[in-house]
Amino acid sequence: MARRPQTSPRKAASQTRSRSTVDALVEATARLLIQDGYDRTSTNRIAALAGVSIGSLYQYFPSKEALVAAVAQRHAEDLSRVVMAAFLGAAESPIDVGIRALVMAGIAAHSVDPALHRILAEEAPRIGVLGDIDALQRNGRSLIRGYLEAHRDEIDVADPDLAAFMLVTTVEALTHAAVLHRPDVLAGAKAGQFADEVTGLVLRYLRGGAS
Amino acid sequence: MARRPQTSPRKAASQTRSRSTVDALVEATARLLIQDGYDRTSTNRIAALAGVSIGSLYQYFPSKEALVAAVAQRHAEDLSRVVMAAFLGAAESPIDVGIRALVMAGIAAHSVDPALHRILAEEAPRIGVLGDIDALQRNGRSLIRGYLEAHRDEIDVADPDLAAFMLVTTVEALTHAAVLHRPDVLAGAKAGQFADEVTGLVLRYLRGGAS
Amino acid sequence: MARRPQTSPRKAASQTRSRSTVDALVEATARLLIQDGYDRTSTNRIAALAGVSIGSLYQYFPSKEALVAAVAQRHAEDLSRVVMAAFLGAAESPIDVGIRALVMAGIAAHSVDPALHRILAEEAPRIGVLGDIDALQRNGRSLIRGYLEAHRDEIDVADPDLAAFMLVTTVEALTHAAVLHRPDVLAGAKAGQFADEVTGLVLRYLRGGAS
Amino acid sequence: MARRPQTSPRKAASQTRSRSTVDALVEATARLLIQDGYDRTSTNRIAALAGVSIGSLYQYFPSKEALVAAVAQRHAEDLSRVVMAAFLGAAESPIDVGIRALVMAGIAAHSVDPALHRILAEEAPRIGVLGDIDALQRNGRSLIRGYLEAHRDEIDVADPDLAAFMLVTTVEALTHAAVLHRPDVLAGAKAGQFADEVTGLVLRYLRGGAS
DNA sequence: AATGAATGAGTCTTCATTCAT
DNA sequence: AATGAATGAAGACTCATTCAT
Repeated sequence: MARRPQTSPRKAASQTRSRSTVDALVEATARLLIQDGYDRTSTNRIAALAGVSIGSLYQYFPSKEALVAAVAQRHAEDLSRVVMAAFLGAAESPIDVGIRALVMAGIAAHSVDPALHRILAEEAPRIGVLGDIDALQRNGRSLIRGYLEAHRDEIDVADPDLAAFMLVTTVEALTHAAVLHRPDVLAGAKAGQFADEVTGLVLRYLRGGAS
Repeated sequence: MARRPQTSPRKAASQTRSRSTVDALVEATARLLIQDGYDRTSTNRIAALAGVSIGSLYQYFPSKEALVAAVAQRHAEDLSRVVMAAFLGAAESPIDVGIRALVMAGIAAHSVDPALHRILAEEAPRIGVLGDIDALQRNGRSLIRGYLEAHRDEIDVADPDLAAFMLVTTVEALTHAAVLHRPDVLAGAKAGQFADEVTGLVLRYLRGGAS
Repeated sequence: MARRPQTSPRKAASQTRSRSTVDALVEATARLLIQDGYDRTSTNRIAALAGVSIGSLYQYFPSKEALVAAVAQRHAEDLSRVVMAAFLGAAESPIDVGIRALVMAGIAAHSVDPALHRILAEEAPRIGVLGDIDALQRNGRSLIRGYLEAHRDEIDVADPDLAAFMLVTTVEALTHAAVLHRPDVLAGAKAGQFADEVTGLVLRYLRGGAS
Repeated sequence: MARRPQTSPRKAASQTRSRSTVDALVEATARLLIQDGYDRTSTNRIAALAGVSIGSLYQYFPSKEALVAAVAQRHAEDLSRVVMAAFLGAAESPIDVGIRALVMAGIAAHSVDPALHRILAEEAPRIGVLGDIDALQRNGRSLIRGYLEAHRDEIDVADPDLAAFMLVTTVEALTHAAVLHRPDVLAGAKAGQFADEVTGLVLRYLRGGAS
């Protein structure tokens, strides 16, 4: 507890010059993180890439981990924005429309910056950065559970909690794998087909009936 | 090619004493890998944890990567054994039995050593260790595709290749997530129920019909 | 090419403090090189002797070889200065004056820092440091060949190229050996006598006639 | 004094098997010395190349330096043999024949194993190996001085000691440089011409007269 | 506010040598 | 006599962080 390096930024960075310095540092961190991984990303190289002296870096961030935390937060905000845009409108819609929106949100989310997401997801537990990313996921989960419960009469599931877990996990995995390993199924016109395929899988599961 | 550190062990370690030294080193490597990740796992700490001098470590393994490769190979063998045991008997069975066996195999596989698997999967690309783990996955994939094609008349899928991708990804993600995040659904009697739930999801998808 | 460690200094070292750090490092390297030879000279000991942390050493020099290269360059410059001072004035002089100047230049050159020169000459091929020292020698050789050709009518040699080789090798060896093994023949008044002796040997060779 | 590792072989190695083991070790040492230099030659690699266990190596030689000393001694014996063969017959001959024999002896000596000679000469001072090589040189020098004194009436030198120094140094340097840097002047028919050139240079010096 | 020189613990790895078998 | 497993000091080099300027 007492040991973990500070993880919150050092100053508010209200002035314009500071603002752009901070941005440059966060951006440089993200780039190097993607390129080289956490351990191989050195604060000296971050400072160099940001065009800032190492001294200045430590004026704004108390540690390497604080920089990564800032990157994580920025990424979480980006994700949030994208997912909300894709899903929020469908909260009232019937289940087939809602699920499709969910799938589209998944694809959109995984398209934001998969390489960065990967690194962050890997290192997050090791650092104290889970905060933002984790909160996002929990948020998503409860949103879905709420949605399922609100549409209980359209579906046939024994355990709504389990169903939410299955649904989220499945959509997450399929859109993730598609973005990373099967760019072909997302190219051009096929994107819609893929979304249909996933939506179909989920809907059949939720509607139940003879298996 | 020329650059990558040697990755194959240095000696056969025929004598009993050295055999146990090697085992201790591989085991220590696995433990530290799980605890600290690849970069933070140092050869000096591996040697210390194995109760062996650093010199001995380098007598048997030419580099840190060789140690990790040995861990990966051991893990791949463990996985292989477990999956084969769970799935192989069902290759001739009708689709509902086969899929269930597949799900059980997934659960078994993810139960072997999830933390180690995670690290290995993450770092494999960065190191040259993909070999064993990757081969295993490719193997798995083609096994499934073969199975689906052999049972084409029992199912209704437009694109068998896409179906195999969906199926593998889904089962993988669900069993993985269950093992890691929902130990409750796998405890005791519920294990069978969870397998049924997943099997149901997959079967409905494969059998198609009104969505 | 790609393998050899970097051999050029890392920073310009513009500030006064760093300038003296760099000087201390180069000086310490030279001293240890003389004392212990290349392989036994460790960067840690160089840093210690220079009164600088190992980190600082690597801030200015990317590798041990870069340090040695800096020493070699400094030595080459010293040599160059000394030789030019001793020989350059005599380029137009008749052969007996010119050869004597050459001999004096040889003595002067070998007096600069024989122990360092020896080590550098020995290790240069193993490292990539030939550059400066080698260039100097080639330079010297072609200077002499030019001189001999310009004074062709004063001498009697069948093969000017061979003569240049003989001359350079002989003067080099004699002045080297005198400096190292016979300090007595160079002490005080005798220095002139020794130069005469060598000059005589070379002149008789170049003038030919009955052997 | 007390520190220097033992430098004399450990056993007489009277038995045939031991004899060939010792030979293999010395030969392996020489090969690696040439290939890699003193510091990079490791006892483990010597043992491996000799096809002998590291334990056996230390049964015959108490240290790495003892191995090098053995190599040096063997080399000194080889040299001795060659030089004696080339020069000894000419001890009674008039000076032009004697000097030519000396020059031929120089060429022969430098042809024995220049690479090994170089390494040995470089490392000798650092180790305690000078013994054999140095003795050889002193031997040679006094031999020459004796020869010059015996033929005092054929030459015109003020200081016979200095003359011996000049002669030995010159012949040594020229034959050395020829062997190493000008293999062309020693190839085929030219070898005799080169010997003549050197002999001429030396004879004119010794005979003196107008310079 | 900014700079960048300085620090030193810690990393991977090699190698001469010993000693139980 | 021979083997080879084991040792650990030491080497080259990196990097997060501090602090005088």
